[in-house]
Amino acid sequence: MARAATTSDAFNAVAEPRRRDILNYLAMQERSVTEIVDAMEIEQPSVSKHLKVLKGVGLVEVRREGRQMLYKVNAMAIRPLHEWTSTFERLWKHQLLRIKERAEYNNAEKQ
Amino acid sequence: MARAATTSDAFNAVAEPRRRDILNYLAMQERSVTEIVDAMEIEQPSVSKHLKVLKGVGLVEVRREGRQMLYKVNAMAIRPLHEWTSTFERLWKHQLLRIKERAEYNNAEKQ
DNA sequence: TTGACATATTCCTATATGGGAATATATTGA
DNA sequence: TCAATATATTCCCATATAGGAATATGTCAA
Repeated sequence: MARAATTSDAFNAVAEPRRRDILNYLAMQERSVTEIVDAMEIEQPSVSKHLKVLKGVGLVEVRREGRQMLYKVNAMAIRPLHEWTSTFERLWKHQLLRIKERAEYNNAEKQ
Repeated sequence: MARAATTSDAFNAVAEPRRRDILNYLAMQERSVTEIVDAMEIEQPSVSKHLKVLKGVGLVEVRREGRQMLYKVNAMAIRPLHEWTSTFERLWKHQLLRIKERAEYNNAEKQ
């Protein structure tokens, strides 16, 4: 078997840095393809392909307005990623606390 | 250019569902390779390969104990994912609020 | 030293990728 | 209808997979 398709889920879709760039840009507001092309430094066909992947997993939504296609983020589709990472939050907070405690201990010892 | 390597960053590493499974399992506690193999339903060589990828991006840490290799999660490496997704939290909360408002409006109209 | 156990590596292959280049499709205005 | 604008698709290719199979490496205990 090969790697899972980029369109198989949001995890695979956002693994590509340029697609995250596009999502970041769209987080501000709805944008046309040309606006995205101008903002990022990617060729138009590449942007269209990335948008197709993002749309395929529901990370963006589109509507036509004249000749333009206006894309916007569907933030709900990012929630599963957020929730998965959140299950580890307790762990890294604990880790940070221990680092802090050790620093304080070392500081106290010096005096 | 092809797809970025699975070892290029945490985003690419966790795109693979089995690697997320392994991380979920390790979240509870440090585990040997054999324990992971028994818990998941993956062949041992595959587990070792996945662990290599996870280690390559700092998502797990290893120590040897006798013949066993004990792996544990390095939760700090998951933080960048959490933080990236958090930038969209405002958006989906807003989205949920609008859904709720619409539901309440429709309810009121029925009466 | 040898055998058993634990883990890692190598070789193989089908598969999907992302970008570049060229082209196709869709919409508008004249 | 035609030209211009906006976007999408197709074809090409080098590349890196994930899993299966086989094998190598490392460590212990006797």
